[in-house]
Amino acid sequence: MGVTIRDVAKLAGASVASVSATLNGTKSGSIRVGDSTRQRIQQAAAQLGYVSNPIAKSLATGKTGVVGLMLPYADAFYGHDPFSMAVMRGVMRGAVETHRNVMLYSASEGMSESRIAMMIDTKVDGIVLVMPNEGGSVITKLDHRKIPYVSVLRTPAPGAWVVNSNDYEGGKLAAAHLLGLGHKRLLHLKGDEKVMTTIPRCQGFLDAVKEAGAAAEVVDAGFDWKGGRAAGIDLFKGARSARPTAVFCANDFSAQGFLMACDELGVRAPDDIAVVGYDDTHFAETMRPRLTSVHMGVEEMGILALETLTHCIEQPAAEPQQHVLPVRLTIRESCGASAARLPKPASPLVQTIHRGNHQP
Amino acid sequence: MGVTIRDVAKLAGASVASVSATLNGTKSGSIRVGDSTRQRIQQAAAQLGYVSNPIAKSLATGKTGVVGLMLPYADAFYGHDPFSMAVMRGVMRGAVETHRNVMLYSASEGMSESRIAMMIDTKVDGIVLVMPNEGGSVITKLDHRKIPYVSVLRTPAPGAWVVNSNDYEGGKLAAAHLLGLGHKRLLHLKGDEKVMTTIPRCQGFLDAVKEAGAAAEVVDAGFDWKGGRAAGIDLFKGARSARPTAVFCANDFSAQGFLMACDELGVRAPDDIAVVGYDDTHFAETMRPRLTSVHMGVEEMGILALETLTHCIEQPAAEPQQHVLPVRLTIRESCGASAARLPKPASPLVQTIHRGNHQP
DNA sequence: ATGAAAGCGCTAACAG
DNA sequence: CTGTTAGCGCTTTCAT
Repeated sequence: MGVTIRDVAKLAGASVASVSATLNGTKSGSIRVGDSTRQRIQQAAAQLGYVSNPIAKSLATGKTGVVGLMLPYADAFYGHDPFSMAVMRGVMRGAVETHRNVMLYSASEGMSESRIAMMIDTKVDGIVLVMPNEGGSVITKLDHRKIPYVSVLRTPAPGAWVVNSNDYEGGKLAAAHLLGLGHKRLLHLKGDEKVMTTIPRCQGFLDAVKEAGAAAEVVDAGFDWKGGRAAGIDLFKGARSARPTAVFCANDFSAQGFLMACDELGVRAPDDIAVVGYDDTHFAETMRPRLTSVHMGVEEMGILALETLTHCIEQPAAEPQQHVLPVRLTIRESCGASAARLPKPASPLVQTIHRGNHQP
Repeated sequence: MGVTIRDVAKLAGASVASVSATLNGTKSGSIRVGDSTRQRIQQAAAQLGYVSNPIAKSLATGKTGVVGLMLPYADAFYGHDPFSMAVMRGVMRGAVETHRNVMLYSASEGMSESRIAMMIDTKVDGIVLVMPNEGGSVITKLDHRKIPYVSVLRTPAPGAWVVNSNDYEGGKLAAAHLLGLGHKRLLHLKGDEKVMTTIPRCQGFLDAVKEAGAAAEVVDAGFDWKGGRAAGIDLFKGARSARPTAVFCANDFSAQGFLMACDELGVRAPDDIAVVGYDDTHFAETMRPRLTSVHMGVEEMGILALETLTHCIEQPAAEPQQHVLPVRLTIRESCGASAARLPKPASPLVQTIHRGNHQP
């Protein structure tokens, strides 16, 4: 079907080795090609429309030039997890720059051993793993198969390559901001404990609040807007003596849900309650009020994960790198911090818009 | 490094052919393996921890079992395009079910020929192409290389396999809904014309409005919330005699931006203006008011694209399939259609929340 | 039913 | 500098 290296060699009157060397640059080979032969080879290749077969190359070299990206199935491919997507963007950006391709894997909790084996196989040089809440069996398999991998957002284990975000600091940052604004009673809408980031974030928050001598409350609300909304409704509907005046949400979705509840119940943020989210997703900017959120540079984590993986592939024996990226706070309107107050239109510019006749 | 089929054969006292047949099920081969040998082989394989090398298999068979998914770089990996992501989810779901892996490609407008060639090569059995606004050179390459592919959301060309959504009908549907609600002056926030869905959507909208004898206005606002917001501000800030009472937005982002503008300017939706979005993304539900949006089942398109690709791979000579999926309208609150009115809390349940002391 | 052997297309020594 | 050759690990006739 296809035209092979041999066809080119024949047409050019050269050897396959020379063709291989010219067309698919082998740097360190002992083969060097003269100008004239190179010319003939390139011409022959062009004439024949030769394209190298990467599979054959992989078989011969043992390298594929593709990296795997394993994402949690439920979140990334069934839900709308912005975190996984952001990591993916980072990995893709890195891959494009380094001329590699990426193979998308999806892992689910109940995946059979054979399914895992099927995916994991030798088709990739290494894998970026995004499994904040599961993946134990995948990791076992990877270790066993000696496939290089780096985990994103996973508790570091001895000998493992990881890139993490400083979750503890993130929780602390959120609390500090709120405390600095004068709040004395804080609430944390905590995420799912199965996700490894949940506990350090909560702990950082709690520690900061405690240090400041303020009061903290924690409720489990998960990671989606429904949980945040439910928590908000719970909070405001009952009669309470001392209600929190500020809330730190597990992520931006949760914050959005909480904000929805506020809106529905006539509670105004930031005037009545301050809220900070986590992840600083792009839609934090479109919320009303615009959401203050802990930023951890997820795409950068993806890029770094790919770089780290490269090291891990090239020097498997090297000391495993364990990165933990700093977090910062993106201040917008939802806490009422003055730096974030935007110039708002002085008053509605339009009083009434007449609407057409409506049918039932 | 790895244990090969030969090692297993030796240990089991069988031939490599038998091992190949037992371990990697070749249906139609002329090889059949007896029970006793099969037993020995399986035991030997288990004992040695044999894992098949898919690269070698691919070399021998010419098939890889992986499909490519090409997404527009700028939108999918640099921006936050929910459309690409939804297609990806669909493709992944299909791939998981059919036990295939997917290779992620990204295409950009200015990509060099050699970069394209590099990606496109024989590493995949076929490709799902998502390039609503570019990709001409990629397609040329694909055709030339005779790599099977199906395009999502692309104008059908003779001989091409495509899965599309009925954009014309989508525009019509939006208009019909608005007209049915009694609106007489409609506005369309049109997307970028480079995207192939833009024109049919606009045309369907215009045709429906014309048929109804109503008035339509069209402004270019692109696909992001900033464009929608700008258009909204433009619309409401000037003094105008006859302002549209309903607006059909190019997508949900645009609608969100428009809604933001309304909110900022004191224009209330749906009371003062009705708005419908396009794509029915998951966050349509979290907007205030909840957004009525044209739904085109993007994930289903992804799934269908993969199925179609399978056919295209297996029967390259067959008549190319050209699917166009129906659209429907998801009615929520943003147009004030009565069916969508949700029970709202009768009145704010909380009057005032006291906030802590704030520092400057 | 099973074994032997010929590739799949490319790389990488190893000789010249 | 360049040609020859032996694999990479698996599939697949073709005999037996």
